[in-house]
Amino acid sequence: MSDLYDRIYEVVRQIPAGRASSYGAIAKFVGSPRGSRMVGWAMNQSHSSGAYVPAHRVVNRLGMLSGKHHFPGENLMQELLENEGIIVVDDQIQDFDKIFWDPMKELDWDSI
DNA sequence: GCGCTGACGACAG
DNA sequence: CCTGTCGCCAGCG
Repeated sequence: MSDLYDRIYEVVRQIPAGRASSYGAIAKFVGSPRGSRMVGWAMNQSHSSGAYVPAHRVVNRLGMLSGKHHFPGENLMQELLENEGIIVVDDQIQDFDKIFWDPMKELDWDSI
């Protein structure tokens, strides 16, 4: 977990199924509070990290599926989320505040 | 080597 | 409250 991107991937990998987090929360946790765009870029390159990264569990702070167009197919991101029990209506996660997974609160580097 | 752009978000006006 | 601007940093023309 020395590299910034490695830390991003590592955190995203800790997101449990049925929960979702935001770019900003992850950016803040890895030490780049204003680097939310970098998290998005990291997700774009996540396939080259070597390990599986559940990028579909990362959305913007409003719970919108802003990155759905980067997944193959028409609605793969939404299907993956709904397959885990998350309700998505019109590219918007329902009850986002309830399923939101905050690394600052539910995770610490000791467990990684 | 420069400037624009991007899966975002905070802050100022 | 809503809109505009800036920060973040890497990739590409």
